[in-house]
Amino acid sequence: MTQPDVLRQIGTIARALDAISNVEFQALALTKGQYLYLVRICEQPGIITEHLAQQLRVDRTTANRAVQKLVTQGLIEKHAAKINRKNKELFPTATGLARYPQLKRENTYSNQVALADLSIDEAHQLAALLAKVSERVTADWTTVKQGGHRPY
Amino acid sequence: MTQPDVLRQIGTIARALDAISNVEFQALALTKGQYLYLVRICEQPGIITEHLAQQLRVDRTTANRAVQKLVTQGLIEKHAAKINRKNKELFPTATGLARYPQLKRENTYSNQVALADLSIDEAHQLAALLAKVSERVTADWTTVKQGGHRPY
DNA sequence: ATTATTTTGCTGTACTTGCAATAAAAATAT
DNA sequence: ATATTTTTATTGCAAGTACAGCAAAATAAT
Repeated sequence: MTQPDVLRQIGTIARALDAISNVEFQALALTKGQYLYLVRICEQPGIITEHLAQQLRVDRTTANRAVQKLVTQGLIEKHAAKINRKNKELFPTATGLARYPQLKRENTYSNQVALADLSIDEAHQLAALLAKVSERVTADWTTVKQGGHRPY
Repeated sequence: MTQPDVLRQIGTIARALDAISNVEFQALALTKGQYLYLVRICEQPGIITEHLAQQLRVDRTTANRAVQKLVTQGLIEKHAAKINRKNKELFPTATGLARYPQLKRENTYSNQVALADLSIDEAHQLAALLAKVSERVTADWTTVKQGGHRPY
């Protein structure tokens, strides 16, 4: 009874879901990956790019460029924080916020599809197991992103 | 008792794991994503690019370019199939095959880290649940990639 | 057998991704 | 208070990703 592989499964599922979203959101004039950022900014108005990158587990510079593009497209706005002028807080514009329901609907649908063959109980088990996996993997991600080495 | 979100969890975990692998495989002179293809070609010598793309849930052209680069780097070779001259079968070179144990070791370690807080039983449950998720998501991926629309 | 369709490989173009490096503001240390 | 370190934003490269579209071989249909 050895440990089964879950890495590959997680990778393929994630790529498939991301590809689906990217294709479908072309109808909303969103290019690859943009939906990720827009959704989070709508849900957490005032968030800064750095925290967005950490949440999404994306490179800081990648997040920065994605955010810049959303600004250019008029979907979000940057406002220098009052207390901390270094921080630029991100807020959806009216246009950006108008996209949110559509993004959410698609995401909810994909989630339903993903869980279609699972009972409600199994779905909650899966979520709980993934939470544990996420914690461990995130710790290593932080280490490696900061230049640390892993022992293997 | 509603359906919990698993999409985001899966996405963040996948990005974190991919980022870790990409950073660590820089030491093997592999650039972003290359490890994915090399590992599979080592494990399934003779596979064609099209099937590789389908397995990985990656765009055909992306897989093609990744494969081309592995050839240029001398890590794999393309051979026209005897029975079907259209198909180009992929094989690792001696150099490519020599990298495999290192790739495998890293992957195994990451998998161990991911499953560190799970019992063996839970790990198998997770794998089983992911298999079900994968099946459903893949079906939609195929549909959407072929230009189909989903009802939502 | 001939035509139509599917499969596979490939290229042009446009975009995203991310490492390295810089600057500036803020937080911490002395 | 001043110096040091951390945090955040940003840009210059260099590379991956993927849609659209083409060509050739193979398969299916008639």
